[in-house]
Amino acid sequence: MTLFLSTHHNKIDKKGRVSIPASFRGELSEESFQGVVLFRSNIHQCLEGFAWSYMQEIGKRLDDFDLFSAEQDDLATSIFGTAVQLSMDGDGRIVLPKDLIEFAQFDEKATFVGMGKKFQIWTPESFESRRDVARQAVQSKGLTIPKGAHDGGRK
Amino acid sequence: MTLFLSTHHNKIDKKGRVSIPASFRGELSEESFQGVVLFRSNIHQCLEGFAWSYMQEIGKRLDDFDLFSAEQDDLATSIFGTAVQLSMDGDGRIVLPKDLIEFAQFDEKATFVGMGKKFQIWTPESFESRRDVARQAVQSKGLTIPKGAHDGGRK
DNA sequence: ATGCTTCCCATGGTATCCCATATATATCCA
DNA sequence: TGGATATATATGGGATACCATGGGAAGCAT
Repeated sequence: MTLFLSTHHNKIDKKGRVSIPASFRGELSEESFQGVVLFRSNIHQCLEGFAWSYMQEIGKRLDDFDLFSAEQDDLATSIFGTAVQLSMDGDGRIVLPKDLIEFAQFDEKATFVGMGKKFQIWTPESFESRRDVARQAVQSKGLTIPKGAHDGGRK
Repeated sequence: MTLFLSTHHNKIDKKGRVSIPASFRGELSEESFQGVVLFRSNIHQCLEGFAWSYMQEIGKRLDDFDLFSAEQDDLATSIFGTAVQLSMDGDGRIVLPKDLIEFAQFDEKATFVGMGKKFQIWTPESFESRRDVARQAVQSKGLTIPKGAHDGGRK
């Protein structure tokens, strides 16, 4: 089971390349496609990513919607339409597309944040504040992780 | 499994030719027919397309309607009636028929939007707003991808 | 022929591959 | 224990292959 953990700060070179943290690569090593899928977060000004196999999983679930329904269309547009499949080079790097760099406002450093089966990529500064906000929220709302068959609860 | 992903902006030359994005071609490479099927979208002012083999899938789903029902008739007309089969040239381009260019109001740029098993083609401007609307809808309606084996309503 | 379409090749820009270097971590041996 | 050597990771740069695009030549119908 893939579990992305911890945070890593890596540099984005002038070609737009950035190394996937080695521990993340370890989680990806058994994937048939050596790379990741990235897309714009719906709620934050950051990128989200996961393994290719997870994208296929999503694809299968979307099949269950009516092919031409409005829901299917909305979901497919916002998920598949904004996602990109990025393969790693021999050294474990990916190239970030220009529009995604712009969206997340990357300068020269990218912060990889492990979040279990997905991960996020922030600018170091914005993640700094994001972490504080998140910790605050967990404290004040007393958030916990539900126990059994869990489906995200909120939705 | 075919999965069209991401968005690509390609140019339509004066001959009406446009390149199928390379990643889309990759998904199509195993198809017996090297090309795509295009037709007018029922809900948007854009084109929809997919691999020839997927046309069969559509056919099967249509079979589930009563053969002489009004719905079957409407769907069959709007999908099969307006669909065109376009083969790629040696460089991975197709020629857009004039009536489809007119329908989607293409100028000189076409935006290919991956949506899993199918894709859409928009003008860059109209897709810009379409993407925002879709994201809004996903957020406000709280649309999510069902978790397990899901029966997306009609079967 | 004329107009339209399909095929083929040329080009420029970009992304991909490959190798070099530096820094950090781990390993080994005295 | 200390020091030296190996291994892994992150980063930089150059060579190459691929892709999008334009234009011309060849086929086909009217």
